[in-house]
Amino acid sequence: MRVATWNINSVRLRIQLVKDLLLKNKIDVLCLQETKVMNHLFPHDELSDIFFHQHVIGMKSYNGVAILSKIPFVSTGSIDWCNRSDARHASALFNNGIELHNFYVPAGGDEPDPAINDKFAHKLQFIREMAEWGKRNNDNDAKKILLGDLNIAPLENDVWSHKQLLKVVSHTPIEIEYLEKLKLSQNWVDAVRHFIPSTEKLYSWWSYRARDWKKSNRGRRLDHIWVTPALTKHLSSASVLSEVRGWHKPSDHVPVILNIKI
DNA sequence: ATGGTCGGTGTCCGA
Repeated sequence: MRVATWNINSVRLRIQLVKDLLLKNKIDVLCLQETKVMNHLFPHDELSDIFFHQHVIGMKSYNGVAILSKIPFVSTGSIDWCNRSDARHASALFNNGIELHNFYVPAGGDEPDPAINDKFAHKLQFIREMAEWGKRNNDNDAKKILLGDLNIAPLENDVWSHKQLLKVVSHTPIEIEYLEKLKLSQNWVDAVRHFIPSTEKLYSWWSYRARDWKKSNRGRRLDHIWVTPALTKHLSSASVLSEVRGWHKPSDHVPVILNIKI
């Protein structure tokens, strides 16, 4: 079972990039974030040859997530976080027993102080609610996947400069602490770092603002795939498709793929 | 130290 997560930054604008990804990579479950489209305008038909099963949670202009699958759903869902219906979560239980949660965590704005920046306060509250949800639903034997754009790069080698990003939203100690609490809530395992050691720089996002993203290489690893301990022994490989950042009219995020023997 | 670029409900706001 090959599972991928990709912040697509408008699925309608980049539908051809999604098709190109699928031509080059065998993917069974593709999870998208920032689809930026209402459900009735989602390009279902463009992908229905490959993904017969589609669970889409969208809104106008902002956010939006989707789970596109070759594997049938037993059930699907979506949770509202922070009392907002803002299309940041979609879940699916597959007929192979795996439960998947696709998240688009708030970016958090520029100022890393919840007292003066409502967006940062929202981000922290969102992660806190995820951790509470994790604790409520903890089941050591369950086969679960949590993935998506978590908008936090937790490790020193998840950013181009640990020191220079300590006060930059996405790599501040408070966010990393909250993310760690979320991780502990269900003993989640970072499936990508399971294969790519933390001593190695690894990014899934490069800003549009760089003159040359590849040359400056000031990236961050904001996109993650986590699994519960029951799934860890089934993992076979993980990859980050950094070359996708160099495609024509790219998203600022690239796909992250996990291969599971199931 | 600053400003740089995307996308969409487009001459602003969120990322």
